[in-house]
Amino acid sequence: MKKEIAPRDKVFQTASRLFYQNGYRAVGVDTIAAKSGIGKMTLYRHYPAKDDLIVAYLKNSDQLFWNNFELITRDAATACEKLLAFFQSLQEYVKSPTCYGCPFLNVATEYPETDYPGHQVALEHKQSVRIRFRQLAKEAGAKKPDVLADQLFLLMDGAYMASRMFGIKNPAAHLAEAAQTLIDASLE
Amino acid sequence: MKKEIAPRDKVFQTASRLFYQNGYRAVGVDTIAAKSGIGKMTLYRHYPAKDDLIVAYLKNSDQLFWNNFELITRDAATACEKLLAFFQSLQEYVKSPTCYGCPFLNVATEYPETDYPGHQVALEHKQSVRIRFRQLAKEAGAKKPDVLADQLFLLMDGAYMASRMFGIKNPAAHLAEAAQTLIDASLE
DNA sequence: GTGCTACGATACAGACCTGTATCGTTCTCT
DNA sequence: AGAGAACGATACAGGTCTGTATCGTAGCAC
Repeated sequence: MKKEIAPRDKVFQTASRLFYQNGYRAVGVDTIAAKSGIGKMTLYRHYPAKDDLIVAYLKNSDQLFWNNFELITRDAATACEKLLAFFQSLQEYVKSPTCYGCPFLNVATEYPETDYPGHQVALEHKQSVRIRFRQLAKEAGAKKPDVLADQLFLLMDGAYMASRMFGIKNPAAHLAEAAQTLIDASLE
Repeated sequence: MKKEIAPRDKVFQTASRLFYQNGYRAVGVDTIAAKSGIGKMTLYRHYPAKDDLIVAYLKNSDQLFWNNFELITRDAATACEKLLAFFQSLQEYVKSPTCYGCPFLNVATEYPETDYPGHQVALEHKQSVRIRFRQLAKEAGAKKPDVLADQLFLLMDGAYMASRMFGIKNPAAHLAEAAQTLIDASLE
């Protein structure tokens, strides 16, 4: 009864890790297959093209993001506390060694063409976050919820990039405090 | 008396534009040479490796950044106004069609290894900006200048990434207002 | 004129990349 | 037991990338 991981999942996990850590263009399918310990043809049987693997990784990242978002904000009573809980969680995350920035910002940087499939998924994800922020800002009673949402959005992505640029010792140590300040200013 | 551009400069200008718009890995030396209208060997005579061209572009970008920073903040009387002037200028820039994000964030994303020459230059640049922000935050009379500086830093990079991700219609329209809020909160 | 240097154009070497083809094996289902 | 699907390994095709080598030419100093 050894725990066996299906080849498809193994490929996906390895590709996810390599894409996230090393970048999309820098990682080749040969490397993914080799590090997965599976054959190249098996990889291509499940993912007909590298782009499919990239898109699959991004869509899964989107899923994980929202699962985590729901988990993090579940116990917060108010919309204001939900936003804060998210930024506190993010602040913790970006100073952990498992953080290599944001998969969506990374893919948008490596593939700037907006019609690239990966960029599309990234755009949709970020747009969803924006909208969620707006909902919460509205619920929280912000005077200009759209403005607050976008300002928080900038903070979030700035924190992600700080992590990728600087590693663990990055300037995002006071992220949550900044979010708090912006929220407070938007309420009064 | 036709204005002649030296081949070296032509290569540099073309490479700069292509790197910034399309990314570092996506642009090959053949493309740079072809679009410059010069021979490949001429390119390699002036820049022995592609990485040299990348580093040259980044160092020049650093120079341009500080020249612009000085220009923008020159007429501001106080440190607080200098910071605000910078963020107002940045807000204008990131919504212009000539903005493709931040060359330094881009290179750090495409080459995550911190020992890569381009990543090194990017780190030094960002560190310099951080330090400059701290100086200004201190001069402005912030209670915790280091905290304010890093918070503003996150806003800046978030705005750059918003531009690269969304293009002209990005969430950085209220960047300066956010900077103002953070500064105000840090003074009182 | 005569070297000399910078240059453009082109071909090339070697590596790497994506994606395909082939073959033998192992596992599962019946 | 036997058929068929999934798999691992490997070789390969065609393209692209970085960097080098070669050749002919145009401008410039002396």
